[in-house]
Amino acid sequence: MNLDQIRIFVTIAETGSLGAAAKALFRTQPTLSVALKKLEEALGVQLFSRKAYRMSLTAAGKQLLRKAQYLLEQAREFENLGRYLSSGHEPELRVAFDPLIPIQPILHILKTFEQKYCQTQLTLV
Amino acid sequence: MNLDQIRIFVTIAETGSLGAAAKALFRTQPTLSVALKKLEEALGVQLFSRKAYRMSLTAAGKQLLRKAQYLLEQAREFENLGRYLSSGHEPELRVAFDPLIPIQPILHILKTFEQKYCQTQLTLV
DNA sequence: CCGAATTACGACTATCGTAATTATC
DNA sequence: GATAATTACGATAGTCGTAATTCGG
Repeated sequence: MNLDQIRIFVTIAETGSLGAAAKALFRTQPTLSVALKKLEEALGVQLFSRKAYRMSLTAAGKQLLRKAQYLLEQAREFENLGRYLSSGHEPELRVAFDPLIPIQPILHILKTFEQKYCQTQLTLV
Repeated sequence: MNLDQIRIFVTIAETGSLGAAAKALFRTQPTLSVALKKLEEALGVQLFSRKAYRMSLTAAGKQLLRKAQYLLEQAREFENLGRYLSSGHEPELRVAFDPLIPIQPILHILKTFEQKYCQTQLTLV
């Protein structure tokens, strides 16, 4: 099992077909088909039902989809933290916004950001 | 970046040396050395300092280690859920315990379990 | 000297894409 | 007939391990 297979699984589930997922991931349909099959074999679970014309998530697939999405999110955050820490890149983040925009939701987002990336110098201009 | 590289990174950090990590992962030292280097290149961050005789985590490495450990934990949970859902395996879980044991903490654990694996039929005998 | 990390290189595995097949709408 | 999924297969790329090298205790 690897992250690429998870990404393929999630994309197929979110787009609803191999063809659409293939476009989104810049791969071909057969590639995704075998990758998905390998993931199903590795997990020992059938993620999609192929009985109908279009694929549909099985009960197990629906449950695993949630965890897969969360796993991908964590992987993205890991990579982002890596890029952020690569020295010389964006040690400070300056944020500016129009006074017309309601400030409340923005402050909440910034608060969350500061908690997550507490070593970034955040400056409001 | 893939999960195997993350696993290698974490194992080296936890064991403290390439040799120990190689034994733990049933790989060779050179294999882990190049794998680690590839991960560092992919992230653009130096995870370990090689100046001293033994490797030591850099500041960036320490931060990334936490997220890496959490990411691996999520991956494990994903695989476990997959195995659990592979039909025919443990659709029902019967739990029995001695009346002498304090029941309060056990109930809490079972509550947590039910939330996480809400499709498992949990039965107290 | 011995253990640890790095580099070089040959072998192997795995994945990708193209092409062909089957089936559904 | 057009779109979607599967299967087969050749080419490519990535990774593994062995061997050789360098450096610190």
